[in-house]
Amino acid sequence: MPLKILFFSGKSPLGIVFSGNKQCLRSFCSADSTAENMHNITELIRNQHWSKLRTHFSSTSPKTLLQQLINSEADPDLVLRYFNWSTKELKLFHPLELTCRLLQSLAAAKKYSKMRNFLHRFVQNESFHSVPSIFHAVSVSNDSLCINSIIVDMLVLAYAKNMKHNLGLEAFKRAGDYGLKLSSLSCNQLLSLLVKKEKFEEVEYVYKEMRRRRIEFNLISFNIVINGLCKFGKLNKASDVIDDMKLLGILPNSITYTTLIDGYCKKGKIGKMYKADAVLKDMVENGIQPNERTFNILIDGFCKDKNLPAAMKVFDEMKSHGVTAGVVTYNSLINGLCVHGQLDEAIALRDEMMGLGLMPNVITYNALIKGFCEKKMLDKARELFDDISKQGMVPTVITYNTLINAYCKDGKMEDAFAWRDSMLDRGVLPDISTYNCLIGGLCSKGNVEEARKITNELRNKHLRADLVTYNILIGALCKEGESKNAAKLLDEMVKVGLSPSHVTYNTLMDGYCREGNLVAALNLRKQMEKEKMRPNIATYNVLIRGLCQKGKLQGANGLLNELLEKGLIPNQTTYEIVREEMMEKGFVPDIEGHLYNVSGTL
DNA sequence: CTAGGGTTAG
Repeated sequence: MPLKILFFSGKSPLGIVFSGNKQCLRSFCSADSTAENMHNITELIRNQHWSKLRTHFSSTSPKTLLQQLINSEADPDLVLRYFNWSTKELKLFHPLELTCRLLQSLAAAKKYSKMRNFLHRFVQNESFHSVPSIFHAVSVSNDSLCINSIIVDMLVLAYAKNMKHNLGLEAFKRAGDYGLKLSSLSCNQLLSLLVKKEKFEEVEYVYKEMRRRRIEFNLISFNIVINGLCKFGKLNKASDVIDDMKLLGILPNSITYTTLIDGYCKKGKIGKMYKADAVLKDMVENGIQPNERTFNILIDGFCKDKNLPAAMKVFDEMKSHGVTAGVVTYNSLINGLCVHGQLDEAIALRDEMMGLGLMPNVITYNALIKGFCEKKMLDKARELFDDISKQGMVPTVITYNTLINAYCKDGKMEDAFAWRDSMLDRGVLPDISTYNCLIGGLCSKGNVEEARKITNELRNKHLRADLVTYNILIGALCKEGESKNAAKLLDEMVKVGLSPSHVTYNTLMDGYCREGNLVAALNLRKQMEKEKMRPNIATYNVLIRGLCQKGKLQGANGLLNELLEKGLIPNQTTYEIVREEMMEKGFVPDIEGHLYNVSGTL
């Protein structure tokens, strides 16, 4: 009998070994006893007596135990605790259906933040589950639309927060198929992610679906969509949306206007800064106060538009609005001044900010160093470099790259390599840009051999040649009259998974032209178009010059017409070629006066 | 939900 008892108790659902006859029978026959055993188990879980719990697994598998816990409608917090422990310590993956039932019991108990955390980890660790299988499991394990909506809504949110836009979108679609309602919070997160990933058709789809499904479209939703339209360059449409939302009674806030201003600054065409400025006026008229971000965007926009006076004007306007300038504000201005070579003014601004108790950061110094480097004032650049450490800051890889680039451009390769060594000493790791600077420096000294040697050693430094590296080397080989070898590098880069850019093709094409190999150049153009890359104005410049130098002025003229037909805009180089190569040889370009009108100088 | 500053090829 005892043997039998043990046998049976061993097979009993909870695997609890009972000492006495009576209890044994109860364990079989009575639900009470099962409940009592379940109680014991949950107490073990509650007190996290995991090693004691483990002793039960000899008779009941951990997976079965989960099933039993869920069937017994135990406290969902404890089931969750057991679930987490068993996945972590036992490396278990529980069936989807049980996972769903756990979520459903958490939802019924309104344990929402625990659900969110759970799903967050679920999509991170178990993203191998397909969205359809998850939806299937959710729907078969419970038929409460309300509870399932909560789960699915949080699933969409979890996907969005984990940057899984495809899964998020799929879950969004399925939710519609299953008639489950999503919250605007989750939809907004998804929209935002789609904007970030530049999936504009999908943004539009979600937007339309949200309206169709009557999901509330709030201020934040509008701000996200406006941002998407801006990033996509649809600025007029973005403006229209602002009018639309007003009509719906949703008033734009500072974020809405700031977003549109940024759109104009970065994606606007002609007169973009004028329009950006107009949005600011509009904003103020509508009673919305611009903040530091708003002004920073405008100031940087004007700086990038090479309109420093306008940038300074906005700077003053900012103060008159009672908005204080921050480090970013000063950095934008300092950078703008440096790019335009106004170094004294840049330094004066740095002093001004320090006087206000605003400490410049590494980025401030990087901008200043670059400014002095471009004026070949390397000693002054080095002084600024030393200031960084004196201020208790650490130069970044970009600081070093800026200096290394300057020394390379100045032909001082020993110094450049010394900088590389000193960055290693200070624990700042060189990146591929560092080596691109050095490789470029060696190439312009005609030391292509050494450049290639360094390129081949990149692997040992855990770095990989990138697009720029190849462009440098291809250019260098072409200059040496070794276009054939340059072409080999083109093949090589494709083989290692890099996509050649316009620069790549144009450089090699130029190399062929200089060797008088027009056939190869024109073939390369075909190859380029086969890779669905449209020749740009630089491509045409290279080919036109190549044809001219071969005396094929008629052919060059044909290309000139072609580029105009394609809507490409001739640049300074184009005009120089026409003037020097064609007109000086007494050839009059047959291009219906277009080029004459635009250039004015011909 | 909005931004902001820095490096390499031509």
